[in-house]
Amino acid sequence: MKGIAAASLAGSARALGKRERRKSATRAELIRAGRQLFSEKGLYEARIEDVAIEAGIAKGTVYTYFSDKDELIRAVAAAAYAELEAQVARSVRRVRSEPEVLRHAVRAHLEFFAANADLMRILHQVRGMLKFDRPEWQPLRDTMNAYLAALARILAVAPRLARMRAEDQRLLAGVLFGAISGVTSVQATSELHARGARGARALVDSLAAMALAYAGSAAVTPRR
Amino acid sequence: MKGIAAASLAGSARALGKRERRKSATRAELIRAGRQLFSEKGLYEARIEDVAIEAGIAKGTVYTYFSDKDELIRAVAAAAYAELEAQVARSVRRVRSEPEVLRHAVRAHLEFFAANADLMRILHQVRGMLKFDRPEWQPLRDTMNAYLAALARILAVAPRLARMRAEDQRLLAGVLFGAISGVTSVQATSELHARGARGARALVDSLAAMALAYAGSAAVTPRR
Amino acid sequence: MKGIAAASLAGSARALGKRERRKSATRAELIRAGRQLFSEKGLYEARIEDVAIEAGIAKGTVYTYFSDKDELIRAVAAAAYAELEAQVARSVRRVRSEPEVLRHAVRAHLEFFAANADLMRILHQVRGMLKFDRPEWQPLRDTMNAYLAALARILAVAPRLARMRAEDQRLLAGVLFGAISGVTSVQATSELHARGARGARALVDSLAAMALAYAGSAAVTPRR
Amino acid sequence: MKGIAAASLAGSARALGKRERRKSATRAELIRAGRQLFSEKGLYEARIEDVAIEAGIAKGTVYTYFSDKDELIRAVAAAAYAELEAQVARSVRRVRSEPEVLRHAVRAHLEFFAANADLMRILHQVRGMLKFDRPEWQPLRDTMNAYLAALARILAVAPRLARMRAEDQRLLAGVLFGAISGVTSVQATSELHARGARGARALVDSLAAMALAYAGSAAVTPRR
DNA sequence: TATGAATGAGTGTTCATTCAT
DNA sequence: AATGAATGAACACTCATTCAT
Repeated sequence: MKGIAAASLAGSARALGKRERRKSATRAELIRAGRQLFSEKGLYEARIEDVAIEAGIAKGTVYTYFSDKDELIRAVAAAAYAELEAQVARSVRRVRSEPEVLRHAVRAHLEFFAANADLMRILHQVRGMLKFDRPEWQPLRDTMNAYLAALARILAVAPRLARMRAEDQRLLAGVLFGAISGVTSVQATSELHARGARGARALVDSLAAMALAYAGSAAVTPRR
Repeated sequence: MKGIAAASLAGSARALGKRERRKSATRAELIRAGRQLFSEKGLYEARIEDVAIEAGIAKGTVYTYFSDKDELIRAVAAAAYAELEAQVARSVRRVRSEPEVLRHAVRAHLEFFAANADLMRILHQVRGMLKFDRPEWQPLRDTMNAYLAALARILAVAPRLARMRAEDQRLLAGVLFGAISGVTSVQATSELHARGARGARALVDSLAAMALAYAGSAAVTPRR
Repeated sequence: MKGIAAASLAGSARALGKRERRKSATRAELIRAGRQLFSEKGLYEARIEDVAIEAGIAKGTVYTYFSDKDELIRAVAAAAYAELEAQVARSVRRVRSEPEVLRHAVRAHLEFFAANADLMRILHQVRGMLKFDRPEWQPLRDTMNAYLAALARILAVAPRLARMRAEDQRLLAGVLFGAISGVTSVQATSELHARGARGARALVDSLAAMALAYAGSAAVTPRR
Repeated sequence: MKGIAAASLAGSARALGKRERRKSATRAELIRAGRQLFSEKGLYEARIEDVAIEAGIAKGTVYTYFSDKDELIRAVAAAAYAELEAQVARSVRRVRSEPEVLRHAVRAHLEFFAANADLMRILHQVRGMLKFDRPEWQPLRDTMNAYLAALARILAVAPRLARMRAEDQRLLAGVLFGAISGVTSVQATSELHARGARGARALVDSLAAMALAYAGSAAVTPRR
């Protein structure tokens, strides 16, 4: 009886809440399904209908949540960047020295791409599309630039990096992110895999060395 | 008599040669047009008919030279790798010390991608497709792996690198090529550009440092 | 309450039913349009788009109902055989003696092809394709064999025919159907037409005589 | 020396003769190749280029001998009818009685189609095309009608058949040819095959019975 | 809001035929 | 006469998106 009364009382409010929860659940489900299919088949080869089926809804319903396929791609990519950003941010929580920050950031990226090969594939393709100056991709370019800016802020926990010019910070973030993405992409494409813990560490070390070297030379710039 | 016979022979040979020369010229023209349109519009968006028009031939003629669109893409990518390989090989002709070899190789890649942004875009997209194990792309995967093997051989002019295990050499080549491709790709995608000679040198230095560090740790492996 | 519930149920059921009814109406319309165009232009020359236009729908919609052109052809042919079978079955409803059954079956076939020259043309072409062992045509071969089996069963209302071996029954059906199809086809192709009722009757008589003779010799076989 | 002198003397005449012989040899070779490919792949599916290759010449050369694909088809069909006519004519050389003439004609057709299944397939398809009143097929329709007329003349060695009206003779020829073609076609299409000599004889007997019956009823017509 | 049937622009590919050599 | 590269009309099929229910 209590349950029923409560249900009646909460009535419309809860119903709305439920509806909204369901709506956002469907949206999340679509992003998950998009992530799966985009990474399995490729951005172009993946069919909206297959994404809908995977998400358990009808084809037409996709357009209630996303205005078109591009917007779904953008949402998937934005989610990927958000996840990556969170993981990288977490990774530098306890370090402050420049070499340690760069090292942790590098390792976080590598671990993220290793654990989320699907997102690596998607972000690679997305970067490919961004190179064509089609205006409909500007939002995605913004997303990527926002990620680089966020990465720059994350790296700025190291005092010396914080003192770099903002542009140089973003440049460093771009170099770090680009190099890691590229190395990961080539290793995924060719049959080359660094073996075991030793190989992984070698990669982390050398990429961190690169970042450190780049930061070093950039850090000199402001002196001008 | 001999002279006449020879002339006749040469005649038909020359006639054949002419036809064949024109054929190979058309093929080259198609690869050029493909390169242009694939880089301008993207691998998918570029239409075969536009490539044909750009090459100054009829749509159907494309299929005299390439069995399908994929084969044209493959030819364009193979040509790109061949060009890159030649340029990198040239760049290390006069150096032998490990740091110099790596530095020259890095700079050659960066210069190549700066001068051939179109090929950079194409190779990026191609790498994107290669991550999906569609059998029709195996030849391209082979092309890329052949490039990495060739790069490994080029780097092996440095005695210490020559002594590395073959697999480590290829791993190093992959890391070098991947990092440079990734950095270049991110810089082309975002609006970030290292400014001027100083920025370029900073990039060369840090990527070379990375390669050196990676070679250093890999070189230790065989000792085991 | 029950009434209301029932009404609601029936409501949605009817709604569904409406959609499904329209779907099956469109399917029927496509088969009709296919029949018309395939018979007017030929199986190959008929364009899917024209079939769609004739059916009053868009080209793409055809593929909602049939996975490809072949499947539409199959559906048209299957419908033709079904119609023919029904007409032949009807024709022997009141007869049992072997000569009468064969005679009625022959006449039913001839009348069917006279009244449905379009289907005669289509079935002729289909038989032409079936001679090439392309696997995609196996379903149609099955359809034709099923028709011959059905015809054999129809003829088996005559007790003596019912006593024939199953294989001989089908053989008889094949001979009867083949001869009639062939005669009809040649008459449609050449400008030869048997004139009037007398000519028609002569044809029925002689084809029935053939079937009777064939059944007679086949009926002897089991004695062996 | 003699050889040379002879060659010189015969010179142009023999050269022309040779050339003409070669020309007609190539034409024959093309018809043979066309017959093979048309029967293997079908009239539509067979490619002119494949026919050329099979005939050992270049694609373009086909058009020196035939103005288009249709003309080659016509030539193949005409050759088939000529061969069939010769065989049927031969088969009735020693018989004169109506039943014997019909019986031999029937058997000759059946044997021809059994021995030349390829031509059976081709003639079936050709008949299919003839049903569409495309003017470019009129020559082929003429070819078929000419065959029926020839068959009528062949059958007219039987005095009673010779006394029939010309039109009825052709009608009989059409019925005989049509029924045999149809039966053969259905047996080739389905998996039905009359077994052995007994089956073959049953078929000959019943088709001959049909022809006899048809001739009988037609023969009465002139009395009018 | 959800559905899925309908839409139709878009494109890779084929192949009979032409024609310069 | 022979060749085979070039042509371009033709067409089946796809799939993102719309919209009536």
